[in-house]
Amino acid sequence: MPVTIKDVSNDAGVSIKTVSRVINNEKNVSEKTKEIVIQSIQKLGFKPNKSAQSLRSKRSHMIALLYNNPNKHYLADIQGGILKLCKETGYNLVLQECDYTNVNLGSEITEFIDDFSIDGLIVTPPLSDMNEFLEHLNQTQTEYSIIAPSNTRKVNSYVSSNDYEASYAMTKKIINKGHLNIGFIKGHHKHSASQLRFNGFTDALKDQGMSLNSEWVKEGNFSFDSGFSAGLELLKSHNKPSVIFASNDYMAAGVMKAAQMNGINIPLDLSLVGFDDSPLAAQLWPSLTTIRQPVEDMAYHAARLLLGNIDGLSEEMESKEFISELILRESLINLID
Amino acid sequence: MPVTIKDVSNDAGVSIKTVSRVINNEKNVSEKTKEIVIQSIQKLGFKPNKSAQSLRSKRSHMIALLYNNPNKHYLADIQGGILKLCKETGYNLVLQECDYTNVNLGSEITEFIDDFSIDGLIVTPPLSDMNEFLEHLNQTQTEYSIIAPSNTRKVNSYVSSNDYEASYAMTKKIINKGHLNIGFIKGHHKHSASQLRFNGFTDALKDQGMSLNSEWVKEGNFSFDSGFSAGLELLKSHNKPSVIFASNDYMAAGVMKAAQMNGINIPLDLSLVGFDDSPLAAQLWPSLTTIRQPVEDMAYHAARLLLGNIDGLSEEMESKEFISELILRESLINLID
DNA sequence: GTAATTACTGATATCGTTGTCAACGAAGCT
DNA sequence: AGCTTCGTTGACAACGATATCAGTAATTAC
Repeated sequence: MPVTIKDVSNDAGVSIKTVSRVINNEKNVSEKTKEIVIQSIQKLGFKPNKSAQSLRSKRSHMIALLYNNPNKHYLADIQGGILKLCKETGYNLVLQECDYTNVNLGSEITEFIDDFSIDGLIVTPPLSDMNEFLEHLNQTQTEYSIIAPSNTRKVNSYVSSNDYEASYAMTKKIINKGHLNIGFIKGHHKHSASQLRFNGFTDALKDQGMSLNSEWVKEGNFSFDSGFSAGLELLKSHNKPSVIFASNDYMAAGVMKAAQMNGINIPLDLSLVGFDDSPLAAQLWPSLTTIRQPVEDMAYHAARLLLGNIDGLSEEMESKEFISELILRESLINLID
Repeated sequence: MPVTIKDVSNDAGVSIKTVSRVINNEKNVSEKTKEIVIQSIQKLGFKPNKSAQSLRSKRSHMIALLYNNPNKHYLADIQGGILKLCKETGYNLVLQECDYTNVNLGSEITEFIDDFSIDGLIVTPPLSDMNEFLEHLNQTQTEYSIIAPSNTRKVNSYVSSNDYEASYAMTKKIINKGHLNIGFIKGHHKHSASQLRFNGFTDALKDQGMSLNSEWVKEGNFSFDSGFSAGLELLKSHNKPSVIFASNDYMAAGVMKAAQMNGINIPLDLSLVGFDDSPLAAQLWPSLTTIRQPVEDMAYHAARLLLGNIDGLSEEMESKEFISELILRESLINLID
């Protein structure tokens, strides 16, 4: 019933191979015949059958998102960015949740790719920092691009954010507001962002001539609960910080709850700073000072990088670092008049 | 390079058609040859090529999720439930964001299905209530299952939740705690759940001999901001309700912020009730009394229904209504000793 | 014991593309 | 003019499965 390449070739009076050439933008087709074929394609409303293309050419026009991240907003933004490009290009996105502790991850993904002829992968944190996994992808000649890897040297296509610089800048901002006693909650140690954000913090302290009080540094895992626990610990001591800088907004929200339960007023008794500008940050009261990353844009760019690799587009895409933005809200107050 | 059905047929000493029969669990294969073929399949590690299967049989082993819903947690849960079944069955999920105001939605989806040989659709609110769209799916013989439609009569395969009963029960609970002045914030009017939740509320009021104060009923759209606005309106009047029942947690969170900004203590001055048990509900302080729906289970079941239809499984799956659970937390207090 | 039915099996066509390779005419080179 | 090169084109095989249909053996019917 549906119109095939053969119908087009009959209508245009050329061979099916010539039609195929036109479809795939191959060279060595005269402008004249190309024009005729395009006319026929439009007239008949021909659309190539993807299964047949995939069978013959081993390309499916599908890319997969690999993730193992409980942060649903983050994932939704990532998906949104990729889907935007998919809409533009006719590709499709399939989801693949992975377990980063799985020792067979590499071979399972390879199998998945073979089964569905997946054209390429977009790899998100924390998978983006698993070197042996990335190495496996290289060896199996898998196309991929990476979002926010810590080590960008080995990787061809990636997008990253300036976590270090943003954290540094925010820390400086905090100090400039007169805060001397600063607590910090680190993120999940498997995420490269955790280290970058912490390093930005400590380096800014050092550069401002302040020393790190290790009692005021706790390690969370980016979850609300871990922030809540860390908050309780930080706030139970007599010697409390005047501000807590959490490595993401969920943990900051956890601290806020811990403070409120203990009658500690935010921001009068304790200032609070998060990271990511999750929707939550604006919804809390007081609203959260935080750092915004253009996650959706990053994902869009990562997808472009990937499709660029796959299609070997003339316009070479480049890996890119995206700039974060400090969002100043109510939860951070000025201690200086 | 990869092993094909032909390799298996050679190894097993049977025709490729017989191998195909075994793969597809067709009848009329003797136990003995079936055994031999299975041996060979396992020995060679054969896995059927999906593109070839798809080309010949018009089935892709891919299902699509249709959505147009800004609630990312909800979507993530839906995805999680579907992906769970996909893992079990070897199907794959592709995402398709739709615009429910798009007049060409039907034909665009049909085209999408044809292009990628999508085997079936899972339709989520608010698309699940667009009758003309569902009618289009019926006419084009598209397999689909629906999550939470309002009108279950016309639809073969659906999962629903008992929004009405849950809302009724929660309202009764609120009244039993001594609240006489109850405000309500409705959800997006395009979602069937909005009406069901409101009807449960009003019917419970009526059955308890209380009358509805229409000044205390506002309409939101399920977003935090709409809840915030509605909250400001409800709280500015002299005659304030003692409790506000919002049709979802985001709107309840909006009310909470509006209250806190106006120095209204929750729950002492104002009780608050949400709906959905979003992660947010437990993270707020005070934590939110709400209603939990097994969204992930519902999505899992919807996917099973769909695959049941597609594969014509012997075990007929049935549409099902899922039961919600009242979650009582700090934001709702007892006014009676 | 023969005919009719049933259970099983396989040769081959088929799905709708892309890949290979040969053929052809026009142009360039000596 | 003769030989190579190049751009253009098409006939046909190939991808790896499923579908059709005919054939054989085993079972049942009479």
